[in-house]
Amino acid sequence: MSLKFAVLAALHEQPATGYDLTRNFRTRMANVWNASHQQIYRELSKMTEEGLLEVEDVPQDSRPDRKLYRLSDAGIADLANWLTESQGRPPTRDPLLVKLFGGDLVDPESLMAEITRQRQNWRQELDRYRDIEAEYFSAPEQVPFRFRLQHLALRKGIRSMESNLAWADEVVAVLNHEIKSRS
Amino acid sequence: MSLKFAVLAALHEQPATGYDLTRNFRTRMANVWNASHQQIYRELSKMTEEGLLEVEDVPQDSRPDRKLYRLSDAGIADLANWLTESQGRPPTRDPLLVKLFGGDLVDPESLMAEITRQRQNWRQELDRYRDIEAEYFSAPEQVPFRFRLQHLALRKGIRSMESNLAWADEVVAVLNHEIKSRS
DNA sequence: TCGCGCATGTAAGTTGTTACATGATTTA
DNA sequence: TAAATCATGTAACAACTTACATGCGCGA
Repeated sequence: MSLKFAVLAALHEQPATGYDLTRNFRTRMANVWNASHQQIYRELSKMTEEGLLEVEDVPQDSRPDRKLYRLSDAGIADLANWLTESQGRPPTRDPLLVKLFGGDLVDPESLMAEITRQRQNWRQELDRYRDIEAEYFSAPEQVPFRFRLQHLALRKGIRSMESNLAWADEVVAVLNHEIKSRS
Repeated sequence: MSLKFAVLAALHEQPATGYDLTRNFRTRMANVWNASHQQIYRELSKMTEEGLLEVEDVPQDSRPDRKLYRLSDAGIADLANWLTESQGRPPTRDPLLVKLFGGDLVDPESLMAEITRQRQNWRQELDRYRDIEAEYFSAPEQVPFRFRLQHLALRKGIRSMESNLAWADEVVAVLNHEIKSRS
């Protein structure tokens, strides 16, 4: 239900094509909302039919035309209305933690390999977020309220990666302890 | 695809009914995997057909019989095999952060109400996790490896709630600043 | 020349949510 | 006596994933 609102919120920031949205969801909004291009194109068509979006065709040479989407008045109203409703927490589904629940079926070295891989991944993601922060939000006091809110969204991503990394260290310590005690 | 493995991992710990699994996913494993009872019953039937689980009928008076599920050898093999595959990160989809991206359409007081509500929610969840930790994992050195891994899963939940709460304070500060500057 | 970025989609299948359905027992 | 817990499911729908499909331009 809320891919719709993620799209509305993204287009509220500025008009964009399906391709732009796909890129944004994968990069700048990676810690906010995840969606594949297939999902996005489908949703854009549907929302346009429902009158929430307006499309502008931007012809290009030797490439498919860009379809630039922007919010209609109905779209803005729908988004504003949704913003007043209180949201539940998103469900948690973490395969890595599932692994821990069955982890005694494999050797600790195998778990170590996995946590190491994930840690690298989180590290990279954190670096990416920090780059975005440095580039767009380096002077938070001087920035309009709208961007401060976006900055806060990014801050959640940063904190969450930091938390993951600290946890990874805890896991590594336990695994090392176990590996030593077995040898 | 991995509800299947969440179920296998949960049943690997101990045999259980659909009802038990539903309760566990909602409480003790809340930070690991989320699933409704409808999904769980459907999956249990399917997995039994596929030969991954065995069912034992436990008759009861004046209540539907309990169906106690346990892993078959094929189920254990399937789980063990999955554990060696490296897992991707779960996708992020957070309506609260979407709200921040459209947040300039509503007044900051409304956002404040929402973040306050969420903060309470996180606070309760954190308390719950800490209770579980105190009850089951208070002497980590003396506990078998299997339980230490479960404890680590819980630790991730604890850290993540702590991180959310710290972030909430950051949000509240920004919103307060904005509310003052507007009045 | 091979892969990546740009730019759009369709189709099939899996997973997850919401609504409906039943009924006894325990607790406040 | 009303609500929560125990205990199981079915059906319809919505959301998400994976595979397939096309084709140009640019840089290594």
